Amino acid sequence: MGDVAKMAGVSPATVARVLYEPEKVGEARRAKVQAALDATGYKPNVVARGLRTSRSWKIGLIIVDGRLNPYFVNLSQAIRLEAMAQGYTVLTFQYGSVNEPVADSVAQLIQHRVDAVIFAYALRPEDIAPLQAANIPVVQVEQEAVGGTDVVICGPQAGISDAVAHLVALGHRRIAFMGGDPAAYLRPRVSGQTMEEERLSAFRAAVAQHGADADHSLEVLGRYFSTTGEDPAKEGRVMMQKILDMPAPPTAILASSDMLVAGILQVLSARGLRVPQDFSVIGFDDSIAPLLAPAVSSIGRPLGDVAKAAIACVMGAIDDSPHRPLRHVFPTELRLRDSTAPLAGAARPLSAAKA
Amino acid sequence: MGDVAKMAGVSPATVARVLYEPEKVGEARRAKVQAALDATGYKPNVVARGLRTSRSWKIGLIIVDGRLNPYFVNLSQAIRLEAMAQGYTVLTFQYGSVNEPVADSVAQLIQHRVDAVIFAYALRPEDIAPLQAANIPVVQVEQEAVGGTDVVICGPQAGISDAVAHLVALGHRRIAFMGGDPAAYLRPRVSGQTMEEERLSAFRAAVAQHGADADHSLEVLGRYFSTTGEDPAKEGRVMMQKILDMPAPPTAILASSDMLVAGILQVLSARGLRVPQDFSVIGFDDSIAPLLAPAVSSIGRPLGDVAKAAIACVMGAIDDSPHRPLRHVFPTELRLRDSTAPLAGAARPLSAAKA
DNA sequence: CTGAAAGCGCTTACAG
DNA sequence: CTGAAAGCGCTTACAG
Repeated sequence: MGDVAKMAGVSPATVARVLYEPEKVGEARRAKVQAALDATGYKPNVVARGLRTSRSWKIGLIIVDGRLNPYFVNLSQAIRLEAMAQGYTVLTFQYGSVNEPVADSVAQLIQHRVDAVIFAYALRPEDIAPLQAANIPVVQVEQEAVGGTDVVICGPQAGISDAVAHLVALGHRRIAFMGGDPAAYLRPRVSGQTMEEERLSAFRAAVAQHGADADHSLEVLGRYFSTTGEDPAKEGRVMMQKILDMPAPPTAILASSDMLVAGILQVLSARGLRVPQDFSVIGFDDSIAPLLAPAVSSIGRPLGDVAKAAIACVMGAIDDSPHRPLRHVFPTELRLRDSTAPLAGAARPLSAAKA
Repeated sequence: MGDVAKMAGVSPATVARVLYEPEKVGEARRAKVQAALDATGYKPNVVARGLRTSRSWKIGLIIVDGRLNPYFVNLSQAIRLEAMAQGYTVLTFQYGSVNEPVADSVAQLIQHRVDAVIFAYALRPEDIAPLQAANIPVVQVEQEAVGGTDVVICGPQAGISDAVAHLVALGHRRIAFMGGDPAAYLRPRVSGQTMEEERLSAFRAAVAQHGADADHSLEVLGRYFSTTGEDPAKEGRVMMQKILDMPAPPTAILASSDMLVAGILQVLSARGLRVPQDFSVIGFDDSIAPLLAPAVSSIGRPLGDVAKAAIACVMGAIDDSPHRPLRHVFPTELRLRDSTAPLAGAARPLSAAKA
């Protein structure tokens, strides 16, 4: 910056003004400075700038490790993209799915003086205490684990209802649900229902509404994905074995994550059951669904909107100090592919669905 | 820091010394300062520290978007983990697979005064010119697109040879190869062969060595994965259609990425061919292989070693200014799962393999 | 062993 | 409209 100032024959202050409030600089000097700027290709040191203005233009992101569930890669990219569009750089820290101590990451983010932290992770109240002490705003995405912060989540109801309706229209009545086990995810109850309760009750409501069999034995609960990464399809495989070994097995399934679907398809294929001819499958997250054979229908989220809302929360929280928590809830939607078909042997399934 | 100094009744300089060279501080004061440190929970502002020492402890990573190919998530995580273990924070920028202008990212990394930049991306010489001008070391991982920088790559030979040997031992003779098309990846020739040439010639050498059919019509070349993200299994599907429509189709295939395998399995399943009974498949990257049905054998890389080497290069380049380019080449390895089986109809395949 | 001082690169009231 | 000066939070020769 000194070089630029010298080259243009002005003070560093004037260079800074040309950079950030050019209208306050006289025409002649402005042109000179601009020329020097172009000639040197000078770019301000954002670190020094951040030190001076106490705005780092960095935000922290604490999120589930994308190797465990590629959905979180999609989410993280969406957030990163929107953050960059708004001029922010993102510092990402990744963790297994639950109960890991994120204190180290939080400490690092504070040391880096990030302007805000986004959690897409099952955090605990004590995890964000240091952030609150340092007056750094927190936004929760995807999960709502503590109260008092901005929240951006997606309601599973629309997607689940459409999925069940779709299966019923194809003639299916015995529809299994593979969901999250509240006992595996000890979530504090922040607002009404936990994510696991919300999805299960959305499923039950859809079953009732669309006329599928209301048989709770078809609900199998566990983890959404492996937390170790070795044998990542295992959770779904184990649960699917159990389901197919039932006395009266279902003809279709709605799983709470695409990772579970990976295991489901492995079991079906190993038992010689074809998808969708012999069994219909719908996933959740719309992550690896298009990569499976056949490509799997899945319930997706509007991640672009989610990311936009999250960054908007971040910027709002940075700007106005007295800030009451915002809450955005986006709908999920069913994205159809090739993993569902009319119930084998069902005569005229569409009319049956109306019966 | 001022607070801590005041609380301990010393100068800020002494606090800094307790933090970074405690042996130079007298016992009594050191204890006092330590007490104040603990009491306040003070953490130094790494931004200010970086400004003063001109060491940001940040490194940039420019890598292929993990949504396009989850392999790059694995690679990026491995690098991030090792970087963090060495005290570095990672700034990641992600791109489609080729020919995108990374200049923006490079400019941002320079503005953030990163200590080094790792490329896992097909960069072009002009992309790193600004970095070299700013005296920021560059390390290339996975790809070697320009000369003169440290390089950490994996040789495909071991994995490919083992894969072909494995298939031949199962009785397969007509083994297809789905590889990268040199025309799709216009790589400058930096050292000997491009990645595409290297893999293809490794395949041919293995075919010759282990006694499979040397039929070049079984080699189909294209892209490793979709660069748009929509219909991510399409590349493999299209190529696999072509392969199965050959007059004398193969009985097994080695694909150059797991993403291609996703499409391969979709085609096989759509045509009613079972894996591995009717067709054997081996992938490359060991990324989504364990998620497919059946779990697919794949050629993997020692990503932990790769990451360690990359960060070692980074640290070496930061420390000694006169630095001659290092070059690390790690071997690939075949990781067996459930996607290969003896050739159907082949009597005693193992002895046949020896014939 | 310790503190006062200078300075990393920038921004911004303040005075003119 | 412009420059000199102070200061963001830290580190480190320098002098004692």
